[in-house]
Amino acid sequence: MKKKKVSIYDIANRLEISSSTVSRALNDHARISEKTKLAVRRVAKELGFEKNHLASGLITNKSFTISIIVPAVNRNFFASAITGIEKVASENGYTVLICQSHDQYEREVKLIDTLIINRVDGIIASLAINTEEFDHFRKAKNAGIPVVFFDRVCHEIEDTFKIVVNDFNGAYLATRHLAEQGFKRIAHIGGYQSQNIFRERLAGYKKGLSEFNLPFDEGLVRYCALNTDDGTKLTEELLQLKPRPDAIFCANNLTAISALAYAMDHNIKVPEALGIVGFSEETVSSLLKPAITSIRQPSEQMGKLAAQKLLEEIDAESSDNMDYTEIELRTELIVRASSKLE
Amino acid sequence: MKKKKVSIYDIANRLEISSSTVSRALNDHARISEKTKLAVRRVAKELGFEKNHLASGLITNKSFTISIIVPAVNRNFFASAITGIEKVASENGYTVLICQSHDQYEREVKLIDTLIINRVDGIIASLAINTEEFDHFRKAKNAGIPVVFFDRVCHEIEDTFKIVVNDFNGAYLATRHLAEQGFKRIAHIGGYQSQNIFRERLAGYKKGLSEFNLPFDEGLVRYCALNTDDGTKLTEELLQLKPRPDAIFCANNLTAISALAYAMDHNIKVPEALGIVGFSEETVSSLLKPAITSIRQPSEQMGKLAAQKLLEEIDAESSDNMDYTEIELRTELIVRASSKLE
DNA sequence: TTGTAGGCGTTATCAG
DNA sequence: CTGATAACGCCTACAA
Repeated sequence: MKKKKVSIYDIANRLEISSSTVSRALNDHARISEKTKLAVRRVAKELGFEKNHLASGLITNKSFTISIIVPAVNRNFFASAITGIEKVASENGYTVLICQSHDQYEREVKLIDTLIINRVDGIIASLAINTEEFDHFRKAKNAGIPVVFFDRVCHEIEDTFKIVVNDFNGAYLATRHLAEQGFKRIAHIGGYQSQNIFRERLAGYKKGLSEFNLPFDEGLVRYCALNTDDGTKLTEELLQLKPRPDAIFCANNLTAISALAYAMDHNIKVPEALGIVGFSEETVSSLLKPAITSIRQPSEQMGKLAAQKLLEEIDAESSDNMDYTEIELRTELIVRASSKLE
Repeated sequence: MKKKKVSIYDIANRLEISSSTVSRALNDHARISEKTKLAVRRVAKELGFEKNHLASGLITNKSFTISIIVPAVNRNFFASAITGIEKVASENGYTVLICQSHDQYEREVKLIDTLIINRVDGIIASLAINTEEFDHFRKAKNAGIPVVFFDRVCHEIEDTFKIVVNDFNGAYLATRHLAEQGFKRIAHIGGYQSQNIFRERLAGYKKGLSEFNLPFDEGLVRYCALNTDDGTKLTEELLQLKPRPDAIFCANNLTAISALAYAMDHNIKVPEALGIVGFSEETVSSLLKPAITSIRQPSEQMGKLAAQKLLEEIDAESSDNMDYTEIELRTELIVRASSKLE
């Protein structure tokens, strides 16, 4: 079915030189004359030569492929992180393998196995929401595959780069903003506390409350997988409490969108009767009526950084002199109509 | 940096048999005794053997990798098509390489080159919006890599599978629905006519109009890249016409969302003063207020079919007996508040 | 049923 | 600066 490919031998024969010279010329080796390099490149182009990465990978033990594992590609945050990663990777001649865990730990484990078998050169991951064991990542590291975490990171493995935002501060900014607007009973729809970032967001929320002398009430807090179904259900729960919360800080934007939808369905005016703030923008956040106030994350930048750190680690001779300090980026509060009282 | 891997030789040595026997045992070759197979598998597991796909790919000329090229992964339609493809692929032992063209022809061309070089076994693609030349896909086919198109397909290349929905009928259903609701001046925000599916959607729109004796007015039609910016800008243009259109049929859902946002910003009541129907659902379509009437596509099903057809073609000895009939799936009109007059 | 030997396309090593 | 030769890890005639 597949066609025969031209190999370096074909080039060598044509020029009556050895295949090693061709190989070296193609790889821009230092001690090959410019003349032969030029000749080799010309003939390579003429013949339509394309290097067989399988063969070179076999001997160099490199695949020039890195992989990304994210919960789902159709969330704005992950999609733009991927875009950032792709940019850095392709600039450096790497191909990117995108995988979705669909927020399932089991699937994440399987994916890692596949990646190890496929000899990827490195892995960039944001954890599934129910991942609490990390042996699969340790296995990858033991197989010599560097791992970089971003967003939902794993602190249990020390010798990896981690790219995060200041989740604590973001949540604090969001809550403080609601308090400043005069909201008094601010509820929180958070992510499962297994993930560190959602613990941080909860902590930031608490700090925001306490700064305005608002009591922290565990009854006003819910934890979930942060999808739209959860968002709708938990908003309903919260809004049936008596007295009713007058604002909700959501740990992501899908739940914020669901909360908004629920409120409008039930004639609860946003923001007058219910202030809403989300975390992490979706494409539509600014298009909704009212538009949703959100904490914006530098998602593409995070992706770029993660890729840079990963390539750095791949190129390193040993991991001894790596500085695995966690890298923390800043978030930004984007105030929109869903939280703004006159 | 990377650790040494255990090879079939290690297994062979341990069992004092030859490496070929090990290879055959691992591949479940017919003429190997059950006893040795079991022994080999046991030792393989003990030693933590993982087959090197690079090496076997080098000789079998297969990578067990297929690739998807879509305009963008963060659109619901593409994300769920990808999910469908992933399911079928992983069931059959294939790894999936997801690539984004970002709706740029040039990038699509480069991606194909990368994929050819990386020896993927097959490609599933939905075209970038400005793709009008197809030599890059012919190049892939000439390199022996089967290509399957879905959604935005290429009719210029005959010998490929194509998975589409009945775009004409979907657009017709949408327009008819608006006409039935009593809308008289129905505008259309369409995709660039370079893509066949957008020509079909325009044609379906025309049929819907003519069936209700509504005149087709070129002035009520706009063509664009169907992103949110375009949607906002063109909605503005359309709504400044005198007399104003009283409904818009959008060729995708991002533009429908933008149109809704624009209308609400300008106190134009939806659906009373402006009916809106979109094509292809986004996650939020049903959560918006009013929720957006849409044409639903069987996106995951399309992905599965595309993957099945691709694997079929990969496994085929020759392409002579392939039946490249275009496969057309049905769409469904989901009526919601954005178009429903009492 | 199993072993031997050769080769897939590239790169590394060691000579020259 | 260039060439011969041996790897890389696996698969597959062919032979036994």
